[in-house]
Amino acid sequence: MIRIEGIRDFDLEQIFTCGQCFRWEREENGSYTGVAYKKIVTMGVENSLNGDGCKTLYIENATEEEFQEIWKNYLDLGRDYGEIKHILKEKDSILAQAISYGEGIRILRQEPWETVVSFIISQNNNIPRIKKCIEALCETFGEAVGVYKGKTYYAVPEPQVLAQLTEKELAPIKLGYRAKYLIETAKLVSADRVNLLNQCCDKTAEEAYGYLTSLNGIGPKVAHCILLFSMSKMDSFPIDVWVKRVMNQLYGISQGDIKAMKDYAKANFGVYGGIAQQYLFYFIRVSEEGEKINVGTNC
DNA sequence: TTCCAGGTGGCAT
DNA sequence: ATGCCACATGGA
Repeated sequence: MIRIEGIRDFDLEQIFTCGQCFRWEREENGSYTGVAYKKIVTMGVENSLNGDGCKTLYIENATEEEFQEIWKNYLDLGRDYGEIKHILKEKDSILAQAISYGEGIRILRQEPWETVVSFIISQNNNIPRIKKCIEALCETFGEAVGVYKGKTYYAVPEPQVLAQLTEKELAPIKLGYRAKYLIETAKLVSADRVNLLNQCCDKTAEEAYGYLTSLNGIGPKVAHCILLFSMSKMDSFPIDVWVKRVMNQLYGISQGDIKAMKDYAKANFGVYGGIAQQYLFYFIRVSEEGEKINVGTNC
């Protein structure tokens, strides 16, 4: 177990339930257990003893070296979200309200392949079922990475594993029509000797977007989720049904005008468009006010 | 029963 | 370049 003091702008519940990741499980005491980079850990937060408003993050089953190499980056702890929130609040009073519901959100830096798999499955699907599909996929075809507190944990199956499967073999996972996309994309990625997917992190957002959308089952929305949630392309602004609702109900942009939404985000949220999007997404799906907006669109 | 969910590919204009 | 629409699955 390691401890990291002086943590700000950080809420595990918000980080892990805001729709960017699907595999972290809440424990009874409010900590979260999950697998990333083939490591199994439990993370929890305690209030700081010296009353400075900071928190202490603890990670069970991790070493100091693993924190420096994996988890610091994974949790985006090098970025000052306080400063970003300040900038976004100044610009936009609507967004300021959304931010107040998700003060502790951070954008993770997940593994690209896991994010590709997750968001191919996410399309035209709902979050509880996305989670079930991914978990079934990992338990059935993923490598067992270890037994932790009496439970076996599995990694997301590698591209070369999924590339070998037939649609019939994937049928028990109940991916529906997305099974075909997943197999096809796994074939493309596993056949790519230079591993363009992992190189995307070091490329421009435009180059990475071009590669991602060349894969099967990845269009504009899924590509932007991958850019944002695994490659730290913070200006990526994924537009799904919820964001459409927000942009329509709160900003008065007509429902179908995706281009106007993109333009608005670029002009007003700029390089932090993706972070702004995530506050808005969390706000509409979790808060009372967001619930009203949601209900309102159905009338 | 019908509608909906972190949409995309294919095909017709 | 833009506009439809089929595509599986399960919960409300």
